[in-house]
Amino acid sequence: MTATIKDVAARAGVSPSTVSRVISNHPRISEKTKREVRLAMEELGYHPNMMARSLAKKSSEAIGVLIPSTTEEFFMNPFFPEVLRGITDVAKREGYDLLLSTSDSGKEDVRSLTRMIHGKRVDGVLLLSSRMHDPLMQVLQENPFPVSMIGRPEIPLPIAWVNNDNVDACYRATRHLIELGHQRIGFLGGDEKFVVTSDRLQGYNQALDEAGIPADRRLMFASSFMEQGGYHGMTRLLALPDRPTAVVASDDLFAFGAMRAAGELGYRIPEDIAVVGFNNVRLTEMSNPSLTSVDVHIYELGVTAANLLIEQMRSGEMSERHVIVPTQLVVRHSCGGLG
Amino acid sequence: MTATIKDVAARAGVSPSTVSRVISNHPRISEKTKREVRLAMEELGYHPNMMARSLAKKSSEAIGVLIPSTTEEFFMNPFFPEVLRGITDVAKREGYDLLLSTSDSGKEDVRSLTRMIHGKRVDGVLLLSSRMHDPLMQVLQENPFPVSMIGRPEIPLPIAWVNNDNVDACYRATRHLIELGHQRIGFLGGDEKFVVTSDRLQGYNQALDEAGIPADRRLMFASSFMEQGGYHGMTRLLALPDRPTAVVASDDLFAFGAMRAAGELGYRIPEDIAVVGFNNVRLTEMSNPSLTSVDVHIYELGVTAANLLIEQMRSGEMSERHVIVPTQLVVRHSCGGLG
DNA sequence: TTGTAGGCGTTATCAG
DNA sequence: CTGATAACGCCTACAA
Repeated sequence: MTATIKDVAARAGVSPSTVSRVISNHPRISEKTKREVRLAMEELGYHPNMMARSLAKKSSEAIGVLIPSTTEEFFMNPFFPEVLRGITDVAKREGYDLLLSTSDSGKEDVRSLTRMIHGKRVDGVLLLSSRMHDPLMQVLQENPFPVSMIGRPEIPLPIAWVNNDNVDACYRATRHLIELGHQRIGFLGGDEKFVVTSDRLQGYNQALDEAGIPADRRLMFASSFMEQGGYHGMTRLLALPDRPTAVVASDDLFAFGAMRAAGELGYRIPEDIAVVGFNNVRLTEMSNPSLTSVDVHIYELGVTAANLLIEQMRSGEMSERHVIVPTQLVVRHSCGGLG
Repeated sequence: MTATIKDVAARAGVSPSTVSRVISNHPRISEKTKREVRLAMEELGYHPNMMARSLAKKSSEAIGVLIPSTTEEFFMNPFFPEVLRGITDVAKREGYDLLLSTSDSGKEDVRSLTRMIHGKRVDGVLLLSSRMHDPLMQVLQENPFPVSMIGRPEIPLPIAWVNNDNVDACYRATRHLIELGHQRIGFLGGDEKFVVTSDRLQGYNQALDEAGIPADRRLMFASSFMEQGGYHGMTRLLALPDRPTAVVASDDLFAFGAMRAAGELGYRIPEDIAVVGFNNVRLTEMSNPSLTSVDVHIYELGVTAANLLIEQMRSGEMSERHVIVPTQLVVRHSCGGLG
């Protein structure tokens, strides 16, 4: 079958431990044997068995990526590949493999996490989003394990995370609309169970409040379906007797859906209704009109989360550092006022 | 530290092998001990160490996903999440974990593949695309190992794969344009090193040929950058003295870039220039005008590839089955003639 | 139905 | 600088 470390040892006329040392670049080993061992490895087509190595070293050199349970929508969102790109870039650079969790429902999520943690299949876990009352959080509290998450835990928890200041970001987005003269502003949010949604809603309310605009529940719409949700939400907003003249969408996909709905109903953007989105995905530049959006720097979120995690895996110490990635409003044509 | 199988055994008053049998649902084991062992596992918070299990069973219950070397563009393309969704759905159902390769350059690709294969880290490998003269193919020929690929190998090779009939698909797309009266038709293709590109180009040429339209090299444009490439390609096509009146784009992203270029230069779609794309990603419905596109059923490609792979891992026999997923042209507004 | 013993391929410790 | 030897945690004949 495939060659083992013993075969290499035999062929090179040394002991298995010596071969092992060559593999791991042990400093005190003669150039001569090093060469001979390398030759033997080459000749036999030897490759170390990672499983055996992991077992012995008690570390898998892999990091687990836990995808939130609403898999389907999550995959569809350009956010996912972009954050994954950030993660893989770091993982590659640092020599870690990536294990994607294939969980599904909420229950599965927990099982998947515990399996990863206790199963020693990975050395650390990356959480791609956080929900309200997230059962995963309890698991994390009970098991000290390298973890890093994108988004913030709903309640303070001693784990590492990266996030944007979503309250502030949405405050500024809303404020932008107010400054352009809008008074009736709608909010199209994602699933209410995500922390990010509630944070953005808070920023929205804060801006309205500060401007002395009364909150109106009928103007706030939440859905767990992105583009569809935006479409549906916008349709309802436009059907109101006192329809909004502007809309904050907590995801670009919502914004696109909203724009599509507005267009089909004969409203023009930005003349009849202004729209601002979140994430600044590539499409924002290409849509017609181009979409004003809050850049949350997805790639950087991924990179930072991965770094935060690897740091812990290397040091062996859990960290509760958190990093806030700054956001910026990228003004395009969907809100007018651009001259 | 964390509980092992021995701890459970001790606590339940049985031997480790009995515990092992309970874990793997061995048939001949009394209900009573089964209960007791389960209880002990519960109390100790026991979870099997996957590495040890893999080492002993010589199987990792994981499948490796090899992402083509042009990582960045690949991540950006909606093709990626969609095919990954198909793969994860199957993997989840069948109880396999997914290991993402983090290779990069061409050389890295090969290393990544050999590491996966020989490192016993995965039980099978999924190749997400195939290039001309692909060095991976040689590796696969030398090492019998469960493999399944999306796309077809350039030269016949005894491995399992799923593909569309890209020649025929592009033939029909081009034919569609010809039937609408177009005579000068451009082709915007992906990187020439991908087999899929050359197949589609062939279908394009075939349709032209059949219609007695002479091929014109100046009308064919290839780029490895998707949206950008489409934009650039279209710009050049429109600058020709005898510009085309229609364009076949071998990827929807190309088509979007092309449409953007046309729009900026003041051309209307479809009146001035018709466009047909490939993949039928969600955006095709939303763009303005909506994009006529060939649906290649990405999700199904992923599902099929995964099934083909798992079949081999289970049976222990390499297969060289191949499946052709049918395509269909979805006619929208970017080519006119829709009434 | 259950226990014993050896092995899966590496690494780590301790001598030499 | 190198070699035994004992883990690492689990599985699987072979016995009982």
